[in-house]
Amino acid sequence: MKPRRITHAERTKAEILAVAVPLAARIGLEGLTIGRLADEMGMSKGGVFAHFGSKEGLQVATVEAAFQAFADEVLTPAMAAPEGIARLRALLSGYLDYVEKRKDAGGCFFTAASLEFDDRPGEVRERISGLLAARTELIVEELRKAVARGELQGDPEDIAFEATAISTGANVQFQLSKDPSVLARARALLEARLAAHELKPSKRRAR
Amino acid sequence: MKPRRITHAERTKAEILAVAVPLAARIGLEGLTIGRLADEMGMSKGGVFAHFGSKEGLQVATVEAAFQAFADEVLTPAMAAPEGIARLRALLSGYLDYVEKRKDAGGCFFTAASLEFDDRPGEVRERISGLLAARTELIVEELRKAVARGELQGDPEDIAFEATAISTGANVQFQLSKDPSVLARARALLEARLAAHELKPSKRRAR
DNA sequence: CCTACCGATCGGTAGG
DNA sequence: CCTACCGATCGGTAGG
Repeated sequence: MKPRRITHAERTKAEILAVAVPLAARIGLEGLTIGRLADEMGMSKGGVFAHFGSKEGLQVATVEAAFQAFADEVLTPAMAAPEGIARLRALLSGYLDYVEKRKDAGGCFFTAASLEFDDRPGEVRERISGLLAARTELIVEELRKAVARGELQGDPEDIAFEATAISTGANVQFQLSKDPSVLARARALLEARLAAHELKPSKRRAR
Repeated sequence: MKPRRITHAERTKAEILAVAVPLAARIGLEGLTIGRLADEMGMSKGGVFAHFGSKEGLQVATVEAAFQAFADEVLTPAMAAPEGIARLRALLSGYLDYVEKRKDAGGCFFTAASLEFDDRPGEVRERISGLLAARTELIVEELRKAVARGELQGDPEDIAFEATAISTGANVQFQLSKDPSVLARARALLEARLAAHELKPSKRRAR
């Protein structure tokens, strides 16, 4: 990868996507029309269109930009925490922080996109599915490490399902109700469930 | 309420809604256009439109018809179970059965509708919100009874959040992956969590 | 319940 | 990146 000059076109494209991501989270990837995006950018429809080649191209690029934002805001900082249970806590609480921050911006981009495209085969669905799987795999991997380190006991995939389902369910309820007690309950519950799976240091065995 | 003759118009409206509910679950309440509905019914646009007066009217009627179906399929049968923990189990497993049955039909209508309308104020959002709250209240009420009867311990609202979040999270993951192991994990987890909150008969106190 | 229509907007194309 | 345009479809109206 040679560092390359960022062209003017690339910068414009990035600016369009910075508008498209929160817009799509609010009104959906299908509701995200080229005309509306052009209006909000003060550009012509043709100008916006040219960067993506098709509506589907715009949608795929928006999904990827949304994941980049999620990775920068949640995944990368969490990976800086010590591996095992500490990193796990960072991944889970980071997600809820991400949801809370987007209270009036559609909440979790991927939950909304997932439900919108779960019955529409195509490139957009594949990307959403792949990126969500990558995030789940990160959690499962960290659970495996925590089990291997003797910090936790239980089946990593079961615990990952529990944690992600609670997180996603909290996002859905919070988006509709805007009630902060939903997130408070989710945080307390995730913490309690992690504690329940945790092995007391006295019981840990060396490996 | 006098029993009244069902008019021809009412029957047609019910037939339209029987098509509209699964269609909206798949493609969304916004994607549910009058023209497409007319095509699938073999009717004219004007003919369909006349029954609802506006797009919003169609959406509200569709939400209500979807809830009626959910009540008939899940809530009413569950209310036939003995009150307390048995009824609770029926409510929760009934929801997952409802989700499983709609694998290729958009899954839970209300999860999809909730995420689509959570940022769009109006009548549609209000109905979705009200009906989901009614369902949650049914679960909380049953938890209160179970606690009062000495079957369970814990905070009814906390346990209701846990159960509904797991259920909703399972629906979201199942719709995208179509992987039956998601529902199997959800059933096992809900059962385990209920068992964890359960009081052994030997420990139950009379009230 | 139909036909016939309205203005607006959709995704996309052509040519520059 | 723009203007100018295409056919299709949108929600909705009028008149019957």
